[in-house]
Amino acid sequence: MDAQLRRGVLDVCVLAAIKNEDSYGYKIIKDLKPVLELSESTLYTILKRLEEAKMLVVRSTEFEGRLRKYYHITPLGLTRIEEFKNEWKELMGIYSFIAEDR
Amino acid sequence: MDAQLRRGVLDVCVLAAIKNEDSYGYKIIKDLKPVLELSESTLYTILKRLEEAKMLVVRSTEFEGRLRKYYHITPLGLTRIEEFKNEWKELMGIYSFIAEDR
DNA sequence: ACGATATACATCATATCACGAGGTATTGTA
DNA sequence: TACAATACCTCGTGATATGATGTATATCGT
Repeated sequence: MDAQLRRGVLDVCVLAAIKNEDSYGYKIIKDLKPVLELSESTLYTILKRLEEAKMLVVRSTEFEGRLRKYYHITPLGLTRIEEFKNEWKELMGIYSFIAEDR
Repeated sequence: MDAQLRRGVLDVCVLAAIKNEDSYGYKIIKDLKPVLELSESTLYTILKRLEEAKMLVVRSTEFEGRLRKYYHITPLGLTRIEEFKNEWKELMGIYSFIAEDR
């Protein structure tokens, strides 16, 4: 997929991945794989940004000797998802313009 | 609309705006206004990039004493639009993932 | 007659961003 | 005992949209 188009959905995809259940980096990548492939460097960049934007909070735990950071969505994060749904409507209009035969 | 999301459609919108009829900068902005607002600096950056990518060709003319550069879409530009339609299908899958209640 | 607005182009600096390349460390498997 | 998988992280780079700014002419209202 086009790089620019990806960028438009990356953040929200990550939020959606932790929407119903707290999750951690490695798992998020696996869960998203069927929908959208993303590398670790990309994901951790996004997670950091979303944390700074207070759309999620982090909780560090230890699991079988390994560090695991669980990410939990905040109300602000949920709002972002709802916003995206509205933006999608706008996007549909744009798509019509592009795809219509004139 | 979210800045990132915009970026994903800007290029293709401009291509769509000249798809059926050659057009020039100022007119493209006006034509796109109901669908997507963009500034001159943004548009000219995009036009330059699309020209470098050989998705459009330019023809300079003089109209009522003013310079006018008409932009004409190439087969490559038309291909880009078709590509976008395919990417849109992929995007629909992503949207479902984001919007679905789980 | 004159100032404002519209038309029409262009460039530059800045901030944001995704991603590859690289790094650390442990556990499970062949 | 290698190697893959799990799990985290950082840095540099290239691409990008946009505001600010600049140039020049035509048209319109008062």
